Amino acid sequence: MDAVSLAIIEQLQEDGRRPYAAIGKAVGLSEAAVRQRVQKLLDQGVMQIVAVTDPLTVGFRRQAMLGINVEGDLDPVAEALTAMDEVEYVVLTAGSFDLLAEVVCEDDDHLLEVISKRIRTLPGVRSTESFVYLKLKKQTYQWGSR
Amino acid sequence: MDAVSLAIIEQLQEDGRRPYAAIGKAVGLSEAAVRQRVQKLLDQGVMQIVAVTDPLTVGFRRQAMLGINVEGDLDPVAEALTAMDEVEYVVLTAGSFDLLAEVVCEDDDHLLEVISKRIRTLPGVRSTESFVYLKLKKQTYQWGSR
DNA sequence: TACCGATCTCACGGATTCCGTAGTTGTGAC
DNA sequence: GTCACAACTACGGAATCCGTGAGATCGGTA
Repeated sequence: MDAVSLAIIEQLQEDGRRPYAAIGKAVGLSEAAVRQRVQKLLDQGVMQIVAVTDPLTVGFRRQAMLGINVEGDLDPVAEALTAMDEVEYVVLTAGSFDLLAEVVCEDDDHLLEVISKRIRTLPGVRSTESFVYLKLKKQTYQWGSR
Repeated sequence: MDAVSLAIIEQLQEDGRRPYAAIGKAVGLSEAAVRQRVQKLLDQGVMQIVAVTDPLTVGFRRQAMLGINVEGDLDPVAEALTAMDEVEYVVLTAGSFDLLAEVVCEDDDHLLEVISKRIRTLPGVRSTESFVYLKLKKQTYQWGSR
């Protein structure tokens, strides 16, 4: 992860479909070199190039962030969450929650089922707190813009 | 937002650089039609095609989720957060926080400055609680995979 | 010193993709 | 009916993608 790869990522944060030649011109590399680096970044899992939406605007009615407290080892709980399709985002944190998980659901019934039937019953989960999304105001990935 | 556009988004959630022709074959549309739809989805802000990373793996040392409570109107605070480069994600929520904000910082000093000097001093902010990220376990955008 | 592996440049050529445009179809309003 | 508009198809030229091979450079290492 040197400065050049950083610069390539910044270019792709602005436009994930930008041509390799254009990126090369911007970062001072040949088209072939950019191509190699991008492929490696993707293969290594350092970066992914994907479409991102606001689920609430494309038919999903309910979305929430869950703060979760666990007794004992965090990892089994984190793994179980990671395996769920409805869970988009899992992060271990320091603070009054042990981990945060973002869930995307079709409707209230679905959300209720995921939280109370599938997450709160996981072994090790001591308690959860839900923050139901009302409106997404910002969603960016351009830390490169500074 | 019909089923076809949904299907197009799903394709691009798997691979943001997938060719229009391949998408067209998958969703039953011509290449040009897919191109038009994708362009419209981008123009309307429904979808963005971008590179996504884990900031902690590309040089940013500190990342945190902030739970914020506000007195009075939420919008001015949400707007102020949205305007900050360090804030990647802002969402209005129901629950014990009025809004959640994700911040990405270079190091501890930077994080401290953003939280205590720039966010907690915003007019209307009553209190904040920080959840410093220890490890990102999952980051997906493929609600289409179900 | 000599060698190795990694990375870059440059070049190439064929397949594929992109993109503008012209023509067609379908639908709702009046 | 017909007019307007949105969405689709078809098509051709330009640009891009992608594998490939040769040669240069630069550590690190025996």
